[in-house]
This record gives sequence, C-alpha cells and structure tokens, in this order.
Amino acid sequence: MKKKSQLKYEQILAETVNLINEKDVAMVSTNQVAKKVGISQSNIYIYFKNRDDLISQVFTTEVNKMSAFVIERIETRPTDNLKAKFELTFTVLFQYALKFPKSMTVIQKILQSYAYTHMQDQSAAYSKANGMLVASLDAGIATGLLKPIDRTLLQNIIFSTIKLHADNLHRGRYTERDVPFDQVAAMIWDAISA
Amino acid sequence: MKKKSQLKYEQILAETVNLINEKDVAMVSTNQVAKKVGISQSNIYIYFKNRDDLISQVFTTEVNKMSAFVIERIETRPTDNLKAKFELTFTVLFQYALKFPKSMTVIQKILQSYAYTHMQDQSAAYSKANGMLVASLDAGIATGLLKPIDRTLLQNIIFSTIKLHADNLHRGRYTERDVPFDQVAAMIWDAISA
Amino acid sequence: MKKKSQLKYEQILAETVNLINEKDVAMVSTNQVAKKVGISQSNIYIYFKNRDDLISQVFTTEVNKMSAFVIERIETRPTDNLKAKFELTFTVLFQYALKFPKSMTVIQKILQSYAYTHMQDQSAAYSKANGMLVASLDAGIATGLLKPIDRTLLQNIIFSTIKLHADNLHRGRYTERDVPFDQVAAMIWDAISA
Amino acid sequence: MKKKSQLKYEQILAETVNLINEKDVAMVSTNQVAKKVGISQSNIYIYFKNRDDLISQVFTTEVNKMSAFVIERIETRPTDNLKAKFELTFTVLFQYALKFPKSMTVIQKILQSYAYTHMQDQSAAYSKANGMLVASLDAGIATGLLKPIDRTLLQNIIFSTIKLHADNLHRGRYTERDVPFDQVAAMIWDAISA
DNA sequence: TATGAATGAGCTTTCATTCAT
DNA sequence: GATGAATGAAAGCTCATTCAT
Repeated sequence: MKKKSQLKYEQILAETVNLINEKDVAMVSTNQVAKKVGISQSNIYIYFKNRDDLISQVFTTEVNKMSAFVIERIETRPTDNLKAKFELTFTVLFQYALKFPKSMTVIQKILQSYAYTHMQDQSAAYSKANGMLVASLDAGIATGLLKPIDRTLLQNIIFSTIKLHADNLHRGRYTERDVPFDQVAAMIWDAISA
Repeated sequence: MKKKSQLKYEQILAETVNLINEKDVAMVSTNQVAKKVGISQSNIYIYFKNRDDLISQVFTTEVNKMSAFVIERIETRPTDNLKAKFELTFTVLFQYALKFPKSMTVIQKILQSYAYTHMQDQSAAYSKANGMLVASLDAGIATGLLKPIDRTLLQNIIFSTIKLHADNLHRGRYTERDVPFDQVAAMIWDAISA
Repeated sequence: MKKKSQLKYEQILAETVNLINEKDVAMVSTNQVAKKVGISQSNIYIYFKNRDDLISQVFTTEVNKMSAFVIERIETRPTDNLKAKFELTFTVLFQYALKFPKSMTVIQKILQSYAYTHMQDQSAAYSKANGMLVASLDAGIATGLLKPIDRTLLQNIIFSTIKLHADNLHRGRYTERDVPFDQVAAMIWDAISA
Repeated sequence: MKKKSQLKYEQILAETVNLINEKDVAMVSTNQVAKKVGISQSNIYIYFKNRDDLISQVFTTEVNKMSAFVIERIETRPTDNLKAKFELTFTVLFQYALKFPKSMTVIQKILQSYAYTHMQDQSAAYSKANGMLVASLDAGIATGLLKPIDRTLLQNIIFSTIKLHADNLHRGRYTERDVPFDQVAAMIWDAISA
C-alpha cells in the first residue's frame, strides 16, 4: 500500500474503533464506517477482505499498540525484583488505559464478541502479548510471590480492575485525588499476592 | 395471559436466554428465537411489545431469579457478623452461577449491551437488587471492614471473579478439587478487606 | 343483533369514522379500531365480514345519515320554486357539514379510496341519495334554471365548496362573521345558474 | 448521480406516479414500485433516502413540471389585462391536465395524503408555485375583479373544476365537443368574478 | 358473543458483498 | 485505487384473517 492508501487504511481502522466504542461490535457496519471516513462502502473492501477481517485487524492493531506501549516501558527498566516489576506493569497498563481510553474497551469488546470467538485466524499478536503476561504470572506463582491459583483469576482481577478504574476516572465518577492509583494497585496486590 | 400462553411465554424467554448465551445480544433476532421455539415469528409480538421488550423481560426475569435465590439463602440466616455475611453472599452467588451457568452470563451481556444502556425503562428489579448490595458494601466500608475505596471497584472484583471461576469450572478448565472455592473467596476477601 | 351487540357495532363504526378522519383510509387497520373500542381484534369479525365490509358499512351509514338529514329538512317544506329549493339544499348541506364535521370528510375519503372503487357491492344507499340529487340537477338544467353542462361539474362545485367552507370554519381559518354562508351560496349559485 | 442512474431514477419516479394514480398513496409500496421497474427492492434505497423521500420527490417533480408548463405559457405573454390573464391561466392549466392526466391526480392525492401532511420538509417547489397563484388571486380581489371572499374558496373552484373536466374527458364521460372548455371556463369565471 | 392465540404475507429498512467502470 | 450500482438476505414490525375455546 502506498502512502495515500496507508492513510485511508488507518482512517478506516480509527473510525471503526470509535464506533465499536460507542455501540456493540455486532452493531458496527461497514456502511457506518464508510460514512464516517467519508468514502464509499465498497472502498472498504479494497483494504479489507471482509467485515471480519476489518474487526480482526482493528483488534490486532490495538493489541500491538498496547503491547508495544507496555514493553517499551518495562523492558527498558530491567529488574530482578519481581514484585517491583508487577507493580510497574500495573502502572504502565493504567497509563495506557488513561492515554487511550478507547483502546482497552475495544480490545475487551472484540475479545468477548461472538465474531472474534468464531473467527478463522485469531490474532497472533494477542497470543504473543498474552504469552508474556502468562509467563510473568506463572513465574510469580512458581516463586511463591503470587497465590497458587489458576492464572486466569489473577489476570482477570488485574485487567478488570485497572480498566474499571480508568473508565471511572474518564467518566468523571471520581478524580485521581479521590482514588489514587496507589490504592487501586494495593487492592490488586492484596488480591493476587500469596 | 392465561395458562397455555404462559408456557409459550416462558419458552420464548428460555430460548432467548440460550441464544444470548451463544452470541452477542445484538445478534439475537426474533426470527431465530421463533425458529428455536417452533412458532412463527410474528407470534412473538403477541407476548412482547417489541424486541427491546423481549430483551428487557429476559433481563428482569434473570435478575429476579438471581435476586430471589440469594435473598432466600441469606435473609433466612441472619447474623450480626458482617464478615460472615459477606462470605455467605459470595458462596451463594457462586452456587447460583454454578446452578444457572447461563443466567449470570446473560445478565452481564445485557447489562453491557448498547440496547439495554439506551433502553427507556430499565429494570426496576435490577435497581432494587443492586441497591441491596450497594448498601452492604457501604456498610462494610463504614465499619472499617472493607477498604475505603469506591464501591464499584469492590463490586467488580466480587462479581467478575465469582463468575469467571464458575465459567472456568463449567468449561472444564479445572475442577473444583483443583481450585476450591475457599481459595477464590479468600482471594476476593484479600482484595476488598481493609 | 341484540341490544348489547348493537352498541358495540356502533362503537366500531364510530371509531372507524374517527380514524379515517385522522389518516388515510388505507392506513386504518382493524387492529387500531379494536384498540380504540377496547375489544379484541377478532371481535370485529363477528360484526363485519372483513375489513372491506367494515369500510363499506361505515360509508353506507354516513351516507344514510346525511341523506336522512337533508331529506327531513327539505321534503317537509315542499315548494314549487326550484331556485328556492336549491338554495335550501345548500343551506341544509352546510348545516350538516357543520354539525357532523367528520361525516362529509369520511364520505369523501372513502369515495375516493381504492378500496371503495374496487369493492364488490357498492352502496345502494349512495346510489339512491345521489339519484335524488341528480334528478334535481337534471330538472334544473331542463327548466333552464341551471347551466346546460354536464351535471358532475355542477355537483362538484356544490359539494366541494360547501365542504371546504365548513372545514375552513372548523379549522378556524375564518369565522362565520368573516365569510357568511350567504356569500358562499351566492358564489355557488353564480357558478351553476344559467 | 450519473447518467445511467439518472435513467433508473426517472423510471422509479414514473412507476411510482403510475401506481399512485391507480391506488391510494398509502397503498403504494416500494416493493411494488421495484417490481414494476424490474429492479430489486433494496435498489430503491440507493436513489431515495426512504419511502417518504420517494413520495416527496414524486410530488416535487410533478409540481415543478406543472409549474414550468404554466409559467412558460403565461409569462411569455405579458398583459396588463388581469381578466385575460386569469382566463389564460385556466386554459393553460386545462391543457396541462389534458396532456398529463396522471400528474394533477398525483399532486392532489399526495397533497391530501396523511404521509405528506405529516412530512418533515414539505415541498419548497409547491410553496413557490402556490405563492404565485395566491398573489394573483389576492391581486384580483384587491382590484375588485374577483369576489371579496377567502381565496381558498376561489382556488378550490378553479382547480377542482378544471381537473374534473379533464378527468371526465379522459374517462370518456363526454367529448370536448359536448362540453367545450369555454363553457367550463365561463362557469369558473361566473363563480369567482365579482 | 367474545377472546386469545396463531399465522403467512407484506411492509420498510439495513446489511455484506460483488462487479463493471 | 475508488466508486456507483446492484442484489439477496435478513432484520423488526403490522396486518387481515382464522380458529378453538
């Protein structure tokens, strides 16, 4: 794809993200996306194989974005203190959720959607990103730092809590002064630490 | 509605629950429901004002079912020990999730769906049920039993953890022996207790 | 039909008249009528063979009502003065239009509707009532009182003008003081008189 | 819209005109129109926003056609004789009704239809065309040429008489020799002139 | 007499997708 | 690359009508 088309490709992705943010994944149509971008519906099929492909690429793009954001801020500060690393991860995830409020919502919505669950080729990006987190959690459990319990339970508390906190702030339910992130991180830590 | 129709009314609700369980709320059509029940599609409009009404009544029915289940098992065992009461609540919610695996999923899906969010008259049943839980949490915070933090964060950990655990069991990710509920309850308690 | 049913029969007719007054004939459904009367839809099919029959009976009833109203006020005042008789007819028609503002509208709407045009047995009542007017007009033409021109043209001016004037008054476009009926009658007379 | 589509656009309008001519406006469905044109029903929504838009554009098109027809034949023959101008207008309207027998019927039907009455943006074309006639009539009244009476009464006689005469000819009720237009125009003039 | 239940046909509208230009 | 045109399928909903009770 050339420059010009690269731009349009990104515009389509961006408007799809916006629309998924507003309504259910299943309610977002290629029609609506095209209208938002200001192109004709059929144009979308030049950039994407079909609707599933569009949703899928939105997902992959957002996962990659988040993944890159986190890795960049963690890998560069290597530490042998596992607990500190976890806490840094929480903070970075929270920063991401604050900076890209739509991104986490979209990732979560697509992940839960029927469309994604039944998609042919699911995101390799997601597997990879998830794999890193899984490795971290397993290491934490193995070293006795985290509770010896199925990792999905730990993972759920981490992500759902951070996302809810960011959403609450974003919607103005409370301010960062009312509920400092430290308290939230402490709550997560209390939950998952052995 | 008379006897005979009461049966069909419930069949429609039941099949709608099944379908919402399988796919996104927005993807469940009156057509599909009718086909599952074995009636003509227009027949649904005898029992429900429109599609929104159908979804809404499914929601209310499930919330009432859960509410009744929980209240019946808690109110009858009054205690002045607040902590014991919380732990009992967790257990009862878990029992419900185990017994009616689709119910919690459906409640959650509808609650998150765009359709419900933008519905005219939202469920009074839900407001009431939720109000009781809110009161409990606020009391727990006030007495210093729970962390002095926004209650939605506590609530999220309780529900999402219990639901995920039940789902994991249901999908065979692990058995009750592998991950006893006590451990899960302990994790929740560690998270929310002051 | 017994007394009770006679009442319901008339209620159905009355509500149908109301609905036809508000919208297009083709838009009035048995559903809506039943709802207005407060009965079940299927009940209508006890009093009327089908929808066409309902519309047809509404039409006949209204035509008979108008016919009786006019005849009663004209036949009882026999006169050999043909011009005076015409003018009396205009006045009586106008009184009817004022007293039953919906009636003339409904008659006209049904008369123009596709349903009526293609109905099996068209109203004998209408033929009869129309026949009388036709005879009057033909007599007027024969005696040289009216313009020697196709009678439908005369008839149209008479009815459409009287109806429009009554409607204008009813909708408050002007008052009877602003536009006295005498002026309207004079206009009609100027048009049709030889 | 490009060339090819322009053709289909006009075909859709034309078939809609035909159908409205045959039955009630409310009975004309996009289904029927599509079948007549020989396209799939959804295709109509490429050319028209929705059904209302289709009806509305049919109306505007016909009004514009009539308006252009009349203006072209009147404006080009300016005269300071007001009476002559009125009589010319009658003649031209009659010519139009003869040449486009469906057009006037369709305009009238849509104008009376519930759908149009309750439409959002009503035809600017109609307002303009009507405004010109209104101005003429008001001038006629002011100069003492026409009867000093509400203009809608004058307008009704003009239009309904001309239309009925044209329809009568079209349906073969009588020939132009039986009822020359001069007589009809005279009748109208007798009605409206002071 | 009355009604609840049921249905098939029809309606308007939106959708994902394809294709010729 | 881009678009207008086209379509079949499916959606939600209303309708006239029938029938058993």
